[in-house]
Amino acid sequence: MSKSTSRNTTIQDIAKELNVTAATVSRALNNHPRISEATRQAVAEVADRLNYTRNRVASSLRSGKTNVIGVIIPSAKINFFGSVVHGIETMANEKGYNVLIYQSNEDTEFEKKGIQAFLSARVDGILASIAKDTRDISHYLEARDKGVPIVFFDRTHDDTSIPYVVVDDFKGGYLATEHLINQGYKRIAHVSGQQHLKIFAERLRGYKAALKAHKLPFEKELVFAGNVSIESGKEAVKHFLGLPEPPDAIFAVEDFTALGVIKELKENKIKIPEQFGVVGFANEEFDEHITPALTSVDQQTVMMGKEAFNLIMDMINKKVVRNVDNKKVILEPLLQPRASSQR
Amino acid sequence: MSKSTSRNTTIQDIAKELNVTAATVSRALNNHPRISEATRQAVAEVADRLNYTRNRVASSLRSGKTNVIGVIIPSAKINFFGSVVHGIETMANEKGYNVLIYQSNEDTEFEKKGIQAFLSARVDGILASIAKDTRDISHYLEARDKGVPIVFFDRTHDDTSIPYVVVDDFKGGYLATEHLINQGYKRIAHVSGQQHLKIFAERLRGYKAALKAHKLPFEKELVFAGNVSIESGKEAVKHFLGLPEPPDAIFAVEDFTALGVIKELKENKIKIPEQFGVVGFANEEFDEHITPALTSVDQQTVMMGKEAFNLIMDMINKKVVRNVDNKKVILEPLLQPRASSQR
DNA sequence: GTGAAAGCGCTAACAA
DNA sequence: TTGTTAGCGCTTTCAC
Repeated sequence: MSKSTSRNTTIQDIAKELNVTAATVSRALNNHPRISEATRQAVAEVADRLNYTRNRVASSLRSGKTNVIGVIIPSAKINFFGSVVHGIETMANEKGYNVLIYQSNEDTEFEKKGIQAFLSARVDGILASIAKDTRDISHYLEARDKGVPIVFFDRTHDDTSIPYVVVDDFKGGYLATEHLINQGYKRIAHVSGQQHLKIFAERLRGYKAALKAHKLPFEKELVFAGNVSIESGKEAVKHFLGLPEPPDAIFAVEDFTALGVIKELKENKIKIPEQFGVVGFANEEFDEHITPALTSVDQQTVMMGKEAFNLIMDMINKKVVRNVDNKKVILEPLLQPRASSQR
Repeated sequence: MSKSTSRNTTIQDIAKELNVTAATVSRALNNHPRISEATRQAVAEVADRLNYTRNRVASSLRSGKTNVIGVIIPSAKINFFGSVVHGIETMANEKGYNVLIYQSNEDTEFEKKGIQAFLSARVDGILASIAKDTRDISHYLEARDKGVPIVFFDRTHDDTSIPYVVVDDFKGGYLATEHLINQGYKRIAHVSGQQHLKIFAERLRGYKAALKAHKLPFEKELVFAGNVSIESGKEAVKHFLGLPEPPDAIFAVEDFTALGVIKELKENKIKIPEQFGVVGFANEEFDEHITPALTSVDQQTVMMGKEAFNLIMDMINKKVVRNVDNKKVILEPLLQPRASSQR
């Protein structure tokens, strides 16, 4: 491979060509209000001819602004986060920001390293979805205390001083359950997720509320404590079918659990949706490809990314880092009715 | 939200505390070979106490190296690319690099903007998967001529001056077809993708080669020209079943096409894998969740990201931008046998 | 509307 | 082993 050559053109080079100073060139390039149209055009012409590319490193150093946003996600391999990043990056492009990515691998230590890397890079703001087992968020708070605004998305924290964007899990659970009720199912069960995670607890709460609103009794034995896996969906069905009065529908806390539910019901030759209704949560890609297609609750991932970006932009522009006016965005979950629950 | 405060600690601050110069502090922090262990430790201690974070913007400006890699992908929402980014980012973390993301949205104009943004940011290298309809890659070549090394992955280009990482599509097609032959299927058909895209043409070539190697005749009517969609899989089956001598197995150019094939076969009450074998390509997440689970060819996406990163690191370290020694990485495709083809 | 001068924070060449 | 000096390329007062 051959050596690289050439030195980049600077505003000095342009200045010399036009017999003006670098300051003037800088102003012209940045559309400073008090610059003559003539010089602006002359500068643009020469810049173009010399193939000038602004050195953002230098301008960042001088101005104290990098126009870079750092994003911490558990993993880029997870669909959900790829989708959110898509939303973030789309907005960033529009606003002239660059996006740095860092993966925590669900590990608090990596999270710390990521924040450190972002602080070194002097990012203008940080968007983060915290690792599953991160309880102590002091590393985030330290970054904030150094003046870097932070916004959480999806995986948030009780600390209210940090703005966040989430989907309304309570409402999602409510909608899913109500949908089953409206479809005429009479005994609706729930396969839950780990209750120490707020999102799962909220979905259960939504389930209960929907039952109550429709004057259906809440029965403890119709809630199976799962762990967000295909396996727990299967086990739940085994458990439910053993009950003296089994349910005729299940709202599963997320789609993989729902998948397990469907697999086990089919194993038992139970017809979906005729004899049994199933609803999941997350609107995973496979939902529409399995048989029967799975009704689910969409979490508006792309919108989540866009809203998170808007929040951080707001903080950057207002030069604030603490969420004193208690900003947050709660997105509406969207029910996606498919074959598994419609009869 | 409250105002931010404080100014960041600099090496000057540390220098003052210790009555040394900034240069010494810099050397100590960078583990310069000729620095005394005593000062190194003293510096480390004070840096820690003053909560120092190195300003990479400043060091980048001075050293001409940013330790940032730019990555251009069509969309972060697409699984495949999320997975590759995972590989890239994992390696980058390890090597102390940061990763900038830019989405082209399959649009050459966005691609140009992304490259421009990366040039401005003075990234040390660019990894890119080119947009589908990008034929002219002069924008990439210009960046390279400005001294920025470039590596393509997956979506490559005939221009041999740019190193690339791809999976061996020919071999993938060969393996998929051979697998069906080994499972005892006698008449194996193929649903192809757009032949102007090299990856799809290669898979067809692999299909033909496997037939030949096993002394099976290649029959034109057993290749259906699809367009990479569920629909084209369905249409292909309709076509094939209308033949005087229909096939008993299909190698589909990718998984969504295979999904359509399966759907249509089930529609026709044809038993998979007993009466009919199906193999796809890409190893999509849904493969193992549909019924029957779909045999597919894995493209080693994470490895692709890692290898791409290694290639660019190599170029950066050797300070070369042209691929004169014709570097490339061809990854081995991995057959993932599942229910749809095993009898 | 433009120029002059200073400096963001760091590193690297040259001295000592 | 450490200090001195200079400067990366840009923006931003303060002049005029």
